[in-house]
Amino acid sequence: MTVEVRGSNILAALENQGYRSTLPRREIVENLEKRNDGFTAEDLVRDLPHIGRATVFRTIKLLLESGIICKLSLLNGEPRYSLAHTEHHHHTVCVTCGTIGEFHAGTVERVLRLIANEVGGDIIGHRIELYIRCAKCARENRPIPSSVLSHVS
Amino acid sequence: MTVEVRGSNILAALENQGYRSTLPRREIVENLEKRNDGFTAEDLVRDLPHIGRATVFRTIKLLLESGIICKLSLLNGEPRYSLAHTEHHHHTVCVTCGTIGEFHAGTVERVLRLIANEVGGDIIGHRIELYIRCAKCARENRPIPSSVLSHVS
DNA sequence: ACGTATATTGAGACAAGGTATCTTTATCTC
DNA sequence: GAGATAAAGATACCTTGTCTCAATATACGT
Repeated sequence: MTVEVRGSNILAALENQGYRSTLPRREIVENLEKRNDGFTAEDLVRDLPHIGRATVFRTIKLLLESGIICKLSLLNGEPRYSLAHTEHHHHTVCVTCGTIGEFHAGTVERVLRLIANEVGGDIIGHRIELYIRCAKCARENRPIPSSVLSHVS
Repeated sequence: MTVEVRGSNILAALENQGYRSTLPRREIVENLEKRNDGFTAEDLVRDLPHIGRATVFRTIKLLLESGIICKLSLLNGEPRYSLAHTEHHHHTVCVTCGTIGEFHAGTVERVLRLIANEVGGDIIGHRIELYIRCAKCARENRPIPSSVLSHVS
């Protein structure tokens, strides 16, 4: 047994689930660990041109199902992936710079539970995305792209 | 400026916004008024084969921007459209039968406002989807498709 | 360390959902 | 009814993925 020096618990997590530790997976994990913003699948494809497109998507799917990354959508519906830092959470997305944050609010979950009760159904899951202009963008007075505004509910 | 979305006023609403009342638009509006479940763009394309695909998508976009319909996504990310019955609302989606409901909860909005405050940003918008198994499906003991469960956060 | 079963990869075709372009047609306004 | 122009239709194209299938790499037993 070789000792994995790069302390990536992500790979360990995958291995624990019975997946093989392959070079492409290691590279993809290493790559996305360096990001703290949201990223697209194409970002990875571009960054790792020697890895097949299908493999990138397969690995993303694996990481999604293991809860290691999460998928969210911008206001216009474009997909983004982001490393999961906490167990259960939702996302803030800055519509100006694209920075993604996490939050958790018990109150919200409680209210959703009430609503499910009212309509008489069982909760299977939920999705919450909070689109903001982050403090940094506000400070720098960066304008909100007009393309964004047509998507505001 | 609020948009009246009830019944045949949809076309009037579009006209008030300066859009022409064309045959394809009338047919599309008429078609989606008959639906009370979520629908896909392909549903419309299939139902109205004499109307061009691009026109269907263009009209959907128009109706979205006018707030007459809304777009939401199933747990697996598949898009669905649905007639908007109330001003501002969110959706319950039955993962078993696909029925879409609307709800509004001031509490949730309040909490989101608090969260935006905490991270120091301005709210631009938000998206909430509540995935349920509806009362009817529960009563009929309809099973939750296994494909759904892999998408539960 | 070696061979083997099999999980995984890469390449490329395919699919869904949607947009862009460009020419023709329909609407609105006068 | 005529003319300006918004909208439609056809079709090519784009993005985000998925599927297939042969070739390869990995893990495992010995």
